[in-house]
Amino acid sequence: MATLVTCALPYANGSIHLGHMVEHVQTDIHVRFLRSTGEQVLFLCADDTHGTPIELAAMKQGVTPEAFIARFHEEHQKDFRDFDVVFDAYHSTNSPENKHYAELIYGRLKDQGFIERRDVEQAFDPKANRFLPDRFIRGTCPNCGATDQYGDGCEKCGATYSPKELKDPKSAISGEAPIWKSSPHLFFMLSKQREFLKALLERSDFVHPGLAAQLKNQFFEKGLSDWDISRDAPYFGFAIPGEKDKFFYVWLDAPIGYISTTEKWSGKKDGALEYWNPKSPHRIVHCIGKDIVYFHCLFWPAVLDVAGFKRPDRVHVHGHLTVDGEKMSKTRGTFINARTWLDHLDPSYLRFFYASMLGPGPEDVDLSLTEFRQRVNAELVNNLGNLANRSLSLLAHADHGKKLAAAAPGEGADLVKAALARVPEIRAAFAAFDSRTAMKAILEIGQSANQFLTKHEPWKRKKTDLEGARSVLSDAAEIVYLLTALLEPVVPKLAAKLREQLNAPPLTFKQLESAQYPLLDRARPTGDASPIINRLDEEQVAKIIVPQAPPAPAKTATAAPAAKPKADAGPPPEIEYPDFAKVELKVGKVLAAEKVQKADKLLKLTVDLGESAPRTIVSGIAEAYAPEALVGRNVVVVANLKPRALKGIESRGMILTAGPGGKELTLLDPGPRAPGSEVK
RNA sequence: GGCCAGGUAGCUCAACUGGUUAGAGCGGCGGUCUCAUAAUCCGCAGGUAGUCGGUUCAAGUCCGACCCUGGCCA
Repeated sequence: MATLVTCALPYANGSIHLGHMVEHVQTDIHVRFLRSTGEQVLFLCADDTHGTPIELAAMKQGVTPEAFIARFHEEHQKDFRDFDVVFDAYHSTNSPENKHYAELIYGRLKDQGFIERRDVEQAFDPKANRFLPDRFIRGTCPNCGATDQYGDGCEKCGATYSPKELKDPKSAISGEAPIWKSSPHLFFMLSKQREFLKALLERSDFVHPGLAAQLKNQFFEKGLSDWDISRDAPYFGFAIPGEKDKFFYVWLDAPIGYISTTEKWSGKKDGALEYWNPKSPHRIVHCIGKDIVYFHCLFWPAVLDVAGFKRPDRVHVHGHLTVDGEKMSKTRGTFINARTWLDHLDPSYLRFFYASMLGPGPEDVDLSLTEFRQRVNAELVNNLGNLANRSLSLLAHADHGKKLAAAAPGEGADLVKAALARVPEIRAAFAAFDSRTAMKAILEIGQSANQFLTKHEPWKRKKTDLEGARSVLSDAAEIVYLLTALLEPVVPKLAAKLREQLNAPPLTFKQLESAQYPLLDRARPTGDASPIINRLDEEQVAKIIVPQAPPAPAKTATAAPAAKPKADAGPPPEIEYPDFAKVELKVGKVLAAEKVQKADKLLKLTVDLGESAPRTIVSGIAEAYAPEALVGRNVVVVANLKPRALKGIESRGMILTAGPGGKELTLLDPGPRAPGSEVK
């Protein structure tokens, strides 16, 4: 029996970013772990290539959709590979295999009486001569009046509505007002699969129980709606057999990519069926983000079941990534590309950090850059990396000459046995996608070995008892060897380096099932020792934050004049979090205040910012505040503003106020916080 | 609005089916070693458990209400 594991298929209209990497790293860790236990695993992924967004993006660039997606096909694979995410096959949904299975599955759905034809009225762009998906209609929110909102919901007030309700609708493609037009569509009768899905969601091993409950409440209570699987031309996708100008909706053929990639991997006609036939003995596990749960837990299994294919055994769902607490958003561009990371930092850092953060559930993970750096340094480099380096470099030293001591009972043997006793819990954690718990146990093993070394001081002991010192170091090396097996799923490159320094063969979870002390062949000499990975400093980590240029403002063909009158200027462009983070805001306490000579508006303030000496700040608030009213009160100060002279007085900072100016000003009040407190 | 998940030390998380003074890692502070990537090791500080009410001999753990956060609503 084998396990077929998939990651969600990245959409071929953009680069891989750290959000994708959460899933791919977590899944790769799981796959490597399974392999280490001796399981047969097939790890597959592909590019998701169809649909309107890609078609339009290609059109905009003046290239064919095929050429457009081809660029990302290479790039995606390289990004994953460079993060040590290794697939058995990486294919594309725009492939002959996918076309074959999409047509086969559709044909079976039709034969089984699960396809129904219904007229659908949709927005139609008369200028572009095409139907418009909801997201390509912009207009005014009927609920709150916000302008330039999507056709399906308002980003301002959160209301959801149908595009017909949108006021003053415009096509995002041509800018033209859409008309309403009816067209026949094909529906998959999901409602007929109600009992099948209900039974599936009641299985505790199919999907996270909280998500199953959510699906049941949301979709079953209201009644399952049938699913529109066709789109009208023009559309980048597969033409529906027997229909004119109709194409499969991208979400029908995207998951079929799992099957066609299996076929591609097998290298033979119908090779996928060994895995996907309903009686297949193999396990199918999909790893996905929580945003696409219902596709994978409702439509997909329902379609597979009707079409006579095996449904997935398990859908593992992870949360989304935030960076420093901020949500990643493609449209806002607040994401870090995988390649940006690779340009500046070793992928092992990210793999380690994700592994130590990720649990089995669908909760979000936050990549706090400070926490990231501190934990990587403390846990990966100081605890584990340095354990290896301190013990192996001593062994490599001339005194010991890379020779290990013969194994003997004692504290060192007990240390190794205690560590081996923890393997089952680590194994269980990895098996449950709970790498966080696994990492915790692994770090405790590392710590126990560091304690052991500190206690027995082999660097001192060698002066009086060389063999005793060698024995201590050899047992520490046992732990390092054990760590190569335990860490291999998470940081395979580092595990390989350690094995090389130990001059030892690969060690797997499978071998650990029956392993006994000693693990190392004590007759074999060790190799040369060197640090496996370096500590990170702040500057290094800061490099992955690349503030992006604001998105091009031109949204439609109606090009705006280059120099807009100022009155017409909209709100300032959105900024990246790092831009905001550059502003150092602090609580300041006003110690003294006086009017500046020959200036109506200026006050000279002496402000305590919790630094060694108070600062002088000149502020234009004299019309609103009398100097004596300010002494003793707390204000919010921009602390890292470049010093500037006002009326000959150097002002080092700026006091924040609200209001238009003059007498209409209010000082921001940070409340009773200590001077120097951070304001965020 | 409906539903789902979660709210425990500065941060990330534990604590079996309710039962001793709520634990750990990171960070902070202090000390120690000096083999090692100024790493290790030892110690200290820090929590009115979102709020209120209820059940119980006993609640972080059960019940109810409310508040907040995140998510989903094809």
